[in-house]
Amino acid sequence: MVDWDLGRLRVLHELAERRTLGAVAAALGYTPSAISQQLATLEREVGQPLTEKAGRGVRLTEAGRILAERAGVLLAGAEAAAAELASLSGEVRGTVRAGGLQSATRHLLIPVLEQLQREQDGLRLELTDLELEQALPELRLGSLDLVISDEYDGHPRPRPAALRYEVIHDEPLRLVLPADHPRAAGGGPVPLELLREDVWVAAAAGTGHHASVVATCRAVGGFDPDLRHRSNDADVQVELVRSAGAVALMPVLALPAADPALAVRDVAGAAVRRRLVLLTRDAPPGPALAAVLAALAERARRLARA
Amino acid sequence: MVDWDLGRLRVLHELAERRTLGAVAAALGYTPSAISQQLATLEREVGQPLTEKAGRGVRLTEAGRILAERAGVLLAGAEAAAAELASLSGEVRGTVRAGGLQSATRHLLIPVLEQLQREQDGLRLELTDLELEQALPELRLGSLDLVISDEYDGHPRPRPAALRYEVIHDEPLRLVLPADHPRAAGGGPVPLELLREDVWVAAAAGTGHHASVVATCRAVGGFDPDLRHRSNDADVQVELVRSAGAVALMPVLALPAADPALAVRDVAGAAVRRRLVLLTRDAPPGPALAAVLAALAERARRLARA
DNA sequence: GTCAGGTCCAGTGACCATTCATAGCCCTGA
DNA sequence: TCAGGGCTATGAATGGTCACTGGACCTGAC
Repeated sequence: MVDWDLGRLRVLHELAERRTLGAVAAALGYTPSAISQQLATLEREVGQPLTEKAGRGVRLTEAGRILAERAGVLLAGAEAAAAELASLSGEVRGTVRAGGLQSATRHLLIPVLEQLQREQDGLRLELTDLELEQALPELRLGSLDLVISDEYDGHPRPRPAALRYEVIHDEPLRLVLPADHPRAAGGGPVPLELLREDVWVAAAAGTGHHASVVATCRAVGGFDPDLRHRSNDADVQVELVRSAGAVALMPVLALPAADPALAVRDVAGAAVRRRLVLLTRDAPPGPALAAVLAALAERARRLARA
Repeated sequence: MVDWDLGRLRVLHELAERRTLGAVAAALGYTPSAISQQLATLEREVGQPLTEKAGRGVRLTEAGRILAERAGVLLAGAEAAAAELASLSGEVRGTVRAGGLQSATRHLLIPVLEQLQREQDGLRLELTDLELEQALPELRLGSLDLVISDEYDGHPRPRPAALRYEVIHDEPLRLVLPADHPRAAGGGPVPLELLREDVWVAAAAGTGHHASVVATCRAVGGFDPDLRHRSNDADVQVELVRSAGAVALMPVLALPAADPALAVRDVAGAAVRRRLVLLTRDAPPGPALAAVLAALAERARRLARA
């Protein structure tokens, strides 16, 4: 008959994921001191230590890990109950927090945001730019409700458990060249091997884009690209093409607006593709999230037709 | 991300079972005012009404019923987590609340209480005499941890869902007569039909005991007993036999200590039996409850041997 | 009318987060 | 090797908030 405080359980649950009190405090909007005291009260209630010192931080004890896991189940149950009640009322209202990479945000989330602001008054959509590595824990912990990520041919993302995973868009990568590049003439597909001497730009090492560019040049063009510049920002990549004479392979959604200084061409031969992937918690969505997901799906269909 | 207050959810859950705010207040140890306010806050959090007026009381709305059910799941989860943590520590400590009918309390619960008080220091066992009808909701809602009930041949108790149900003792009913009763002579089994003219005493109409006595007299003795006195208290029944010359059919555990004014005889022919039934919530017990159940089982085995 | 059940309101006490200060641990640089 | 600064967690004091109590009040049933 212990009516545990779900807030305190959430603290423990977040601590299991975020490792330090400070991170938990930041995530929940408290000071570290408050977190420390909440944990202390929880330990008093439980009657056994949940954390132990580990260097300058803390580590969960066995009991702590078990309770944190249980807490996750309880919190998910509470969320499910909230969703059920919300869909009972049917009203589309509340806040939905979305995270995603740049091009997805621009072409999917922002149009959806605009549309919903017009159509649904009680709905509030919050956007955050995040790397997938940061976004996944937030999604699992509930501080994000949906995440859009990407996935390149040959470099599948790990599929984390307890998350729903749906491909919502699939598009080719195209070549971006300076308009005065010798291979830009004509306008037809460009054989990749003709770009073996060029300077390339791609995303940072370790990303799907980077790996995909290298793999494509090797497989289709038969060479290792001189991948001299690395930026995860599409605008920076474009600027390097425009001003530094580099070449790039970019997904359609990341392409710049028509620009006389740039030429965009298909790759001759095998097309490389990337997919946009929608991640949500694997639980029935409330009406607010459902509305966002529906709008998102609609938007993705229109992108595919375009 | 609504961290609902489990206390408030418990209020709702209890209300679903107990129907009136006053009853909930009494059960949880608050004033009705507090309950009313907790519900009001909960409704504000949920954003839709959970109760509606019905006469001078309240009734749960659809949303209220749904949330109450969800609350039940959450509360059970919290209890399971507590049990898991407790068994992790392995310490047998805490409070176990038991309810049961008189004879079971006297011969099973009280000896167990004595034993555990000697053997287990941190354990506290609380006993309550309750009719089964009152005890079952308490058990389901968690204000009791175990209940011992009885069951007579031919009158099975309804088996409520979500409760574990185990027969822990099985015993015959025996005849109790005044020592100077003509049929008490000898000491062997007494044919029931010889008692057709006697005045009988049994438990109140509607109980298993009452029905069982009537059914036995009809089936074995071929008569409708003159069931003049009704008391659920075994001592009162015995006193009526001793002082008013009535006769009774009593389960062994309810029999009085040896008394020269009384004769105890077997019934000739088919033996009528009653069973003691142990009811617990259908969830893994913590170490404290486990210890009580073990002691109870041991005690029941010793009763059976005796 | 009277009673039972529920709600509203003001007052009070407990609890909880913040701030500020302290203590331990790790890394760095002399 | 040691001193120091940064990082992390904890403790004490304070102030605000929240929730329960007690009482007045309302409504519906008998």
